[in-house]
Amino acid sequence: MEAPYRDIWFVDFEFYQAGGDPPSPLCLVARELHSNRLIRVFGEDLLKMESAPFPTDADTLFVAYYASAEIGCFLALKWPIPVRILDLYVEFRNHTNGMPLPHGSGLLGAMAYFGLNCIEAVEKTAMRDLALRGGPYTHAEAAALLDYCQSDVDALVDLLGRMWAHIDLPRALLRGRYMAAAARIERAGTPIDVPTFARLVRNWDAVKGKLLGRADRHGLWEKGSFRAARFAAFLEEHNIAWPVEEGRLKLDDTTFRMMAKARPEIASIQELRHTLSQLRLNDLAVGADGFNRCLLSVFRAKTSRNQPSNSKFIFGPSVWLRGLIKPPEGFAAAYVDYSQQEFGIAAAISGDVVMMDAYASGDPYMAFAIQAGAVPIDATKQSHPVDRSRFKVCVLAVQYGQGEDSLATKLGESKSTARHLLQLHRQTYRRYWEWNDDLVNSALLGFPLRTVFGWTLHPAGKLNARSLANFPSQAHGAEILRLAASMVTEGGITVCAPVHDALLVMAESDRIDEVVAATQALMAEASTIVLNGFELRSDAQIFRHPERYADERGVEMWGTVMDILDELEAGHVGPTCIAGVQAPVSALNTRAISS
DNA sequence: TCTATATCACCC
DNA sequence: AAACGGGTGATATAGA
Repeated sequence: MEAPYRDIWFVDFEFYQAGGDPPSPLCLVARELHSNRLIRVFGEDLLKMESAPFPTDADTLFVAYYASAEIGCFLALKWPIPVRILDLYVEFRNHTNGMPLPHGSGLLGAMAYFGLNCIEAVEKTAMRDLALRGGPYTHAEAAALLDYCQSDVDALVDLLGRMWAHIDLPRALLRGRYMAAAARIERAGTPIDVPTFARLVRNWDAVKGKLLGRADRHGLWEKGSFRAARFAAFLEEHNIAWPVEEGRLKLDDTTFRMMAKARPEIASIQELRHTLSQLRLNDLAVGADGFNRCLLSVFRAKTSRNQPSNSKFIFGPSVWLRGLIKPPEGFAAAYVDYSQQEFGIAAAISGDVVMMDAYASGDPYMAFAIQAGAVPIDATKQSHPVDRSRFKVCVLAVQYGQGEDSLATKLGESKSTARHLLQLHRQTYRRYWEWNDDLVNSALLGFPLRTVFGWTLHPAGKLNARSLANFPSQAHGAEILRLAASMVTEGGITVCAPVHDALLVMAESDRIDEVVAATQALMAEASTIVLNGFELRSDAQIFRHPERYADERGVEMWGTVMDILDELEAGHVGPTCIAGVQAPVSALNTRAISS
């Protein structure tokens, strides 16, 4: 293979990691392609090294599978990070994205896909268990771990041989660059108000019980769960005809809302169901230092978005729980998110200048209403709030390919009104629709969809036109945030978490304003690089210790829960506990994972 | 009693 | 046939 690199190093670490904590490297194996040179380092010898035992400069290609893990070990060891990173996990995801993969997208799955030999899954599991058990290790165990680590490195060499011809190196290196950013972010983590988190975990079931005690007037809940059978009896008793699907009561929020209109007693049940559904806090991964850390699962989604575990990641559960985000003393944090990101992206990549004008106006929704001729040219959010809201709902509907029926339901207006709004979108943004229709048709014919930086969807299986239509916006959104995260972390700014169209950054309180300004400037620059000069705006919400993050959608729920906590604790001297109810203490325990 | 599947709710 | 994109996860129910 021809590559403009003096050295090509294949690298793998085994490491120990307790839930919420950064990784602790156990051993390292590295092999160089041309010379076949092999390096094996175990335990203490690794910790003594001040830098990697191989070059990591711009003339060296660093190859790994899921490189954020390896870079995480570099960060733990305080080694300079490799300059050129090629991640075969990411390239395999890109090569097969959209296709069914019977063996998954792990290293073994990739080997199987290319018909290459490697170790068995059972052996990999055994070795993984050995790594997550943690030290100390016997000589035999250490040798086994090193041999296993080496088998992954050797597999990697074979894999690159097969994949090389498919790899678009400059763009692959851009993706690799993000793997380093992801490693920095995974290491930084999000600061959590640990005392409040502990109170919440300790009193979880008691809070739930209190809410139920207040509001479950008809005894529809049992052991904290809504019981459909009891609800059926309740309906029978009260002579209420309820929508049924396949012999079962429809219990979704929409049905409850609809039924609540006619039956006021249903409204209170619906409200309680809604409140309780937001009470989830099980496995949030909080490290010993009070920071929430978890695998970001980069490039996991078809659109290349990150897809971290919703239960481990503080941004996964309901927004009210973000009240747990609190910078430590002397620090401040900021949630910086792109404004109407998908609308701006759609405008830019379709080349629809009318749509671009709407974005540039600062209020795309109002601009749409004006451009469609539905309101006077000088209409504003203040003068025409109702129109703006309708056009906003229409824009969001278009982004997901919503039809007139669903849009009508969402707006609470007639089908013809919804149809008219969607027509106005088609008429106003002709270029966008022409471009999007062409693209969907070509994908339906089996041609791949590709972002400007090469993230690809290979249409396979049952195709969904709405999914294909949405792909470019979402995938370019992911490209933009990846580039922004790379630039911001490389600039030395602490990024706690990426959230699809947003970054949470942290800094000393007296530096936060300049850090936010720098972050916003880099995010704007990242958007212009991906969108060929078109710039996306961003908003920033800053909060300084002892303030906590407060998403307006969750403020009420946060207040309710905190009041109940105070109430519960006022009545008890010892630990709060309800007989027979197990508190989810697992949330405070540590668990181990490994490469 | 355990597991697979469907449903539902949450996030951007 | 369905008609709201990309996801994760909790829970209820059905089936072995």
